[in-house]
Parts: sequence; C-alpha cells; structure tokens
Amino acid sequence: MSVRQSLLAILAQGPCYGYQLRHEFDRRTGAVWSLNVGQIYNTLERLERDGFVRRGAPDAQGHVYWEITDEGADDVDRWLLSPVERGAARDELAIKISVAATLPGADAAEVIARQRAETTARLDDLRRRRDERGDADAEGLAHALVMDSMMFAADAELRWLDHVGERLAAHPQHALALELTAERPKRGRPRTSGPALV
Amino acid sequence: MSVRQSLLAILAQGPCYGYQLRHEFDRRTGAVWSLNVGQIYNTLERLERDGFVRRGAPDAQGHVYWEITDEGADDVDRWLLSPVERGAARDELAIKISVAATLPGADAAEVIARQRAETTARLDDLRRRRDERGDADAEGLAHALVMDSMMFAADAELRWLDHVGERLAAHPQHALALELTAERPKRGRPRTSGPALV
DNA sequence: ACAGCCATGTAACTTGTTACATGATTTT
DNA sequence: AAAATCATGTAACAAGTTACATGGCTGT
Repeated sequence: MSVRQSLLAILAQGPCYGYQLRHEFDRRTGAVWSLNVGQIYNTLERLERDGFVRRGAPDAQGHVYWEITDEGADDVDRWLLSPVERGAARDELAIKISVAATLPGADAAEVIARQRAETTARLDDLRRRRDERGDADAEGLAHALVMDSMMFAADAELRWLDHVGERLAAHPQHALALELTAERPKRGRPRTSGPALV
Repeated sequence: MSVRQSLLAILAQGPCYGYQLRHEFDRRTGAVWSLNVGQIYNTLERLERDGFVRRGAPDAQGHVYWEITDEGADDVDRWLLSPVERGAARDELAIKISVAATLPGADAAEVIARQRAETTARLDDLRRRRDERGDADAEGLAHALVMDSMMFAADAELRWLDHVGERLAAHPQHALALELTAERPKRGRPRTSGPALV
C-alpha cells in the first residue's frame, strides 16, 4: 500500500499529472526505490475506481492532471494518523532462518553466515551512499532519513543473526530439527484405497 | 516469495499433503503468521505449473501428496545459499515518515509520536508472548527466534523514530517541506490548448 | 538526423489473501 | 445430534512489477 498511499498523500497537496507524481515520489523518498512510470498510471486508475481521485482538466501542455476527492483526503488523514502495522506482514528473513533452522537437511549456520556477510556489506554501502549524498537540502535530508532507516534495520538484523547463531551453536546438533512426520493427525477421509487407475 | 519458498523447502524434506504443509509451516515459524489453508493449494498449483513440484500417489486415507522435482530441489538450494535482499522491497514506514516529513500540510511530529507509541506497545507485547511460550522444545525455540527478530526490528524502529524526531526538531519550521511545483519540467506535449468540451 | 528524455497509457503477470463450497471424520 | 476439526479445492481480488507501444519535445 505504500506506493498507493504515498501518491494519494502527494495529491492531497494539490493536483499533479502522472509523470510529475513519479518525480515527487522520488524526491520525497530519496530516489532510493525506482518507481516504474507505468505503475503510477495503474495506481491512479485504481484510485479513481475507488473514488479517491478524479481526472481534472488538462493544462495548456496537455498534461492530465489528477485531483484528490474528499473521500481520498479522508483516507490520507486516516493513513497519517494511524500507525503502520509492523509484524502483520511476514518477515522473509525471519521465516527463512527459522525454516532453515528447523529443516534437518539444511545448514542453518551457513545460511546465517552468508546473510551476515551480505548485510555487513550492505551496511557499508548504505553509509557510503548517505555520506556521498549529504543532507544539505530537503531532498538530501529525505534521502538521509531513508538511508538511516535502512542502516538501523541492517544493524538490528546483524545483531539478530548473531543472536540466532549463538543459540543454535549452544544447542546440541540439530536440536531444532523438526521431522516431517513427527505427529501427523490421525484423521483422514477415506476416498480411494486402491491405486488411482488400474 | 516467503510462503512459496518455505513450502518448497519443506517439501524438499519429503512429500507432504496440503493440510500437512500448513501444519509444518506453522511449527517452523512459531505459528506467528496464520496461513490461510487456501493459499497452500494455490501455491502448490503454481509450483506445479512452474515444474517445481508434482502430484504423487494418494495414500490410504486419500491424502493428496506432493513431491518436489529436481528443479524444485535446485531452487531450494539456491534459496538457502543466497541472502535475502533487504532494501529491495520498499519499507512502508520509511516511506510514510519520509513523505509525511516533506509534505508541508502534514504534522510529521505527530505521525512519529503515534508510531512510537504503537511500536513501544508492540515491543512489550512481543516480549510477553516470547516469555509466555518459552523455548523448551524445538517449536518453542522457533517461536522465540521469530519473536526475537521482531523485537530487534521494533527496537531499531524506535531508535530510528527518535533519530528522525531529533533531526526534524533541530531544523527550522518546515525546512524539509517540499512544494509541489518547485521545479516542474518545462517540456510538454501540446495536444489541446482549449477546454476539453466547449 | 538522431539520441534521449517527457508523457501517457496498456497488457500481462506475480505473490499474497480471503471467502466460500463441499464433504468426511472426530469429539462432545 | 451438533460442533469442531480435517481436507481439498475454487474464484475473485489486491498491490506491485515489468515490458511494451506510442508520440512529442529538446539538445547536439
């Protein structure tokens, strides 16, 4: 929902045309995530379908301006005043490590080591990019905020990986391993007991 | 991709039927994210379409067993040995705060304060749930790992929110604010210069 | 003339998510 | 007998993502 909601929030500032929205989104998020232009137009059409925006009159250059509706403005207000629900979405890394740790056939320590190397390199890269860009103007400040966000997250990730690594190392070989058929439910539904096609 | 890849990784341990896969996924991820059963069957059909799994013979109870293909097993190996790409996906919170901070009409400090309250409460909740469940058995340990992951992330989030709050407070009123039309491209494409319908 | 950007759109696709239908078996 | 759980599926949809088509305008 972040793209959809961000575009709507920008439109709450005043009418924009599609290409301009991409520019505004980039400036405000430090141009960290490149946004395919096509997605702008898709999203605008979906917002229109939901009654949150409407097409305005084109200007002298023929730009298709979009303006927010009252319903859309209400949605922006609600968005800004309600916290983002973390933990509702699945965490790909937590799932992966957790699954790998409980899979008897997988080398969890190796998975952790590789992730750790990647994240360490990533942290350096983030720091470099933040320092390169600077934070003199508003756009640079936005970029720095996003870089910081990722650096805090990467740092936490490293500490968690170490934490997991220690816990796994502390346990006897494969104490976490979960066999597939450990406790399979006994109830079934008999349909065919013989081969499918004889 | 986390559900898809996790199910495939579980199937790499041996054939499973749909309902069983849900159980296995839950055990291995601490049952933190409830997985709608329907999604299992959808995902299996898509994995079959992609040649990563195939339907095996049903057992005496009529359970539809699924088994991994060589291609699927290769995919699991690749998944486990390649790090999760963090930062490729957009961070909803980073975007929201960054957009709110650059929107002249929004009260970024209020947005941050509300998020902070939510995350603090969430951190307490996570700690409580982790301690309640314990980590005696393998399943409990998996649960604890996931809870820890979320706690590390929530902690980092709090520190980032404070960091952003300080930066915003340090700057003069609305120094971050980005006006919509600051520098709009001059190039257009003339199509209609008059009103659309006269 | 031509490359490259500005600008709008369309079509097809991915993963994830939910609601619903159906029926068997087990528990109470 | 009723409620709960086991089990398989289907249909529809959301948000995101990409590739492509089509032009106009700008700078070299």
